[in-house]
Amino acid sequence: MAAESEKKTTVSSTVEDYLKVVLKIEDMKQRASTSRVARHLDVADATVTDMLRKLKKAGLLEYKPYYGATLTRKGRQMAVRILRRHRLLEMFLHQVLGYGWEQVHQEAERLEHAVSDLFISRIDALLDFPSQDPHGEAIPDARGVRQVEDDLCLAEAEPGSYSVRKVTNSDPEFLAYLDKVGLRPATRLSLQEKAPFQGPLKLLPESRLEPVYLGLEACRSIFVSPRKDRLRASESAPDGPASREVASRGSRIST
Amino acid sequence: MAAESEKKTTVSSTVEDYLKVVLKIEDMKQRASTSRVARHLDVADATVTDMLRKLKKAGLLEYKPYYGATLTRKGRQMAVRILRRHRLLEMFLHQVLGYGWEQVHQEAERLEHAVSDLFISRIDALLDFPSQDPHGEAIPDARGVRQVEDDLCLAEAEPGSYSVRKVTNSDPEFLAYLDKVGLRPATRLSLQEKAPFQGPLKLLPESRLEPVYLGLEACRSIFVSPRKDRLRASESAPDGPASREVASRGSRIST
DNA sequence: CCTAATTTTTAGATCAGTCTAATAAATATC
DNA sequence: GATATTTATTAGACTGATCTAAAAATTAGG
Repeated sequence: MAAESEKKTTVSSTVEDYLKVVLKIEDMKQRASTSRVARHLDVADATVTDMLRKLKKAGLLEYKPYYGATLTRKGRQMAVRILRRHRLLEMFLHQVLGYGWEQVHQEAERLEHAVSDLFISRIDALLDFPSQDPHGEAIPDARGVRQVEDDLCLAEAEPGSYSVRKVTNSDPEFLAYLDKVGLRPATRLSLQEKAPFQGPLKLLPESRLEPVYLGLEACRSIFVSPRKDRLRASESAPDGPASREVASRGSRIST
Repeated sequence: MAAESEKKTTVSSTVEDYLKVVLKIEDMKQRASTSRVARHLDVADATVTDMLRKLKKAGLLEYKPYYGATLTRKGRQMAVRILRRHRLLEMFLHQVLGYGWEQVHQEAERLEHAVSDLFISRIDALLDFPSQDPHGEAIPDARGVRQVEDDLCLAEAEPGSYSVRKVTNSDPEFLAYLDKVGLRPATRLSLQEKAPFQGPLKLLPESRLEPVYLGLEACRSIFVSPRKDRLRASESAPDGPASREVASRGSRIST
C-alpha cells in the first residue's frame, strides 16, 4: 500500500500548457471552467472537455462535468514547475541575452518545454537565484515555493504614490507602450487622478515631466505597492512582516 | 514567372530531423536510402518512405523510389540552418552554462527546434561568432557557409604526430571516456602503433605518461590533422592555402 | 538467367490533439 | 416555474507521425 510517491511522470508540452493555464486561472481565484480554459489556450471547448478528462485520469486534476477543473497536488506541482521554468527563462533572456521585457514571453513559451532540469539549474545559478522575472512576477524556487506578492491593482488604487510591482500582460505591443511611457517594474509613479465612469487614470511616472493617461482596462494588468517614503515622519509599523526585499528587487530588474 | 524565391516555409521539428539526417548522410558521401535514414532516426522503414514522399512534395528533397533522397537547395538550406543552430547551441551550453562536451548534444537536440532566430543571433554574438563547436565540428555561418574541414580519420592514419580536430560521435559514455584518457579537440597526440587485424591503436595524448589503447572502431569517429612542428626544419609549403586558424581554434575550445 | 536474400513500398491501424455540428445540461429571464 | 440563453458534452472526422505485416522491387549468388 501507500507508495506512488515521487513518480517522475513525463507529459507532453500540450499537457504542460493545460496545467499552466489551470494554475493561472486558479491563481486569479476563478473557476477553471471548460470555456475559460479554452479561451486561454485558443482551442475549441470540445477539445478542452476531452483533455480535462484525460488529465483527470492521469491524476493531474479533478474534473467535474459542467463545473470545471481543480489541480491535484501532483498537477499543481507540475504546473508550478513550468511556471518556474518560464519565469527563469524570461529572466535569463532579459539579463543574459539582452531581450527586451516585451520580447521574453514568447520565447520562454517555447523554451519552457524544451530545456532540461540541468539547464534550468544552471541559469538559476548564473542569475544568482532571482526571485522575480522581468515583469515583476515571482519565480517559484526549486522546491516550488512561491513568494507571496503583496500588491494591489492599479485599476483599484486611490490617488497617491506607488511603485510598479508587476505587469501581468504579455502582449508585446502593450508592454512596448508601457516601456515607452516609462512604466516598468520598480518604476515609481504617482497616481494623480481617476476620471469617473471607467475613465482613464492620470499617472506621473518618475523621470517624466508630462503625465500619462492610461485606460482603466490597461490598468488592470498593472500592480503596484504604495510608497510610504514621502511620509517618513508618521511611519509606524502597520502591516505584517514576511520577507521583503524591495531593494534587491529594484536593482535586479533595472532597465 | 520565376518568383517562388524566398518563402519562409515553417516545418515541424520532425521534418527538421529528417532533413538533418539526410544532410548528415550526404555529408558522409553515402546514399540517403530509406533504411539508412530509418536507422539514424530510429523509426520504421515504412515511416521513412511516407515522409520522404511528403518532403518531396514540399520541394525539400528529390526522392526516387527504391533509391533514396537527395536534398534540394531549399532542403539543404533548411538542414544547414538546423545544423548551425545545433552547433551554436552546443557551444553556448559548453561555454556559457558550463556543460561538459559529452552533455551538450542531447540538450541541443531539443533546443534547436525551439529557439528563435533572435536567440541564435544573440548567442552567436555572445560567443563571438565561433567557427567550431565543442566537438570540433564546423559551425555554418549565418549565410549557411561551412568552413571546409581538412582532416583525416584516425583509423586511417599512419604512426606520427597529430592534433585532434573533431570527434564525430555523440554518445556521452564514449565522449566521457575520451575525456578521461585526455583525448579532446585540440589535444596533441602521437599515434605510436597500429596493431594488425583490426587491432587497437596505441596512442600517446599530450600530458599523459601512459599510452592509451583504443579500438579501431572507436578511432573511426576521431579525426586528426598531422602536426608538422616537430619537423620545422624541413618544412616547405606542400598543401593548399584556404583560411586556417589553428591557433584561434585551440584557444577557443579549451577545456 | 533464375532463385534467394535484402530492401522498399503498400495497406491498414493506432495515438495524440484538434475541429465542427448536434445535443444536452445549467443558468437566467420574465 | 416555463422558456430562452448560455455553457458543456457527445459524436464523428481529420491530420501528422508513427507502427506491423504483407507484397513487390532490387540486388546477389550460383
